[in-house]
Amino acid sequence: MRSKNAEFTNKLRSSGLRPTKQRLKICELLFDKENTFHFTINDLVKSISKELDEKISLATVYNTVHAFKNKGYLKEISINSDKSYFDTNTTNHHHFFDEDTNELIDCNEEVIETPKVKKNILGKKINSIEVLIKVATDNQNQK
Amino acid sequence: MRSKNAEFTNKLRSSGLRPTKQRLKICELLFDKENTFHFTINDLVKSISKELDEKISLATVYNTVHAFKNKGYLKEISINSDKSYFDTNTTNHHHFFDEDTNELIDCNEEVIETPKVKKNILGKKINSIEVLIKVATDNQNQK
DNA sequence: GTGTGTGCAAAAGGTTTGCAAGAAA
DNA sequence: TTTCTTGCAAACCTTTTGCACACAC
Repeated sequence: MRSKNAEFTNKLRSSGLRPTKQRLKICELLFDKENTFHFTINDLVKSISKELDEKISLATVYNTVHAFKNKGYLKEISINSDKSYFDTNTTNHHHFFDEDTNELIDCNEEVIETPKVKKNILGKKINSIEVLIKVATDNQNQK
Repeated sequence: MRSKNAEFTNKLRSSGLRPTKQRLKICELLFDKENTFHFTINDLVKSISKELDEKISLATVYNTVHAFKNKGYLKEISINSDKSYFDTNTTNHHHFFDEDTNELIDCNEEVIETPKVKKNILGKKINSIEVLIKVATDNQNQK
């Protein structure tokens, strides 16, 4: 096994999560990639059953993803959808959502700047500012 | 019945929707109000059973809300939530989402400006730009 | 040994669907 | 009469829950 494993073990331990076999496997699938990406629980379950010998129960997958989200290792993306989308890119950025394909596309600060909030709600702190740009085929130009 | 009814009838007819009793009732509940507001399907069902003598079936409520959304009479708000939120305010504006109470609060252009998109996805047109600001109690200041 | 984490199946909750009956055009 | 709409119940899908067993420390 590669040294990444020790890294993940530390990461988990340092945030108070026990480095179980299941959590380490999910770390590999999520964080040992060239690029960040978006996924749903269902996507993750499929890639688990494709890439691993033993399965991980659905409840554990949900548990783990929520734990990772709470620790800040994943971001949940606000889309109005029947299912939840997660993002392994936890830096400040926004999204295009292609309504034709249901595809989420990253949108960096050069394309859209995080807007400035001029007034906040009294006594509350801002946890996140998310911009979602919904796009679809331009029928005007199509024919 | 008030003259609003004729107005709603025209509105529906002009967009190719038959002005049925159910749709007119839902129009009244949604569009015959002093202020715009946010609601879930469940909220709407509750206000139907509270304010009307006869009930409207759940399937019809879903049908109608989706039809109204498709015709642009309602906006669906992108929140990652177990349920869908709709907005009778179809003008350009954004939202605060209070994570303590699950409450949605309108946020006008004076508080947050719609960000400018510098590059778009090729061949697609922008349907909407939504900003969602998630807030919660500021524990720092609490004690 | 203690306290967490996992797995399983059942349950929950929101939304969609199929189809027969009813209403609008 | 033709087409659209409604109502009902069942089905669907994602997510949550309860509890016994297993694992990490």
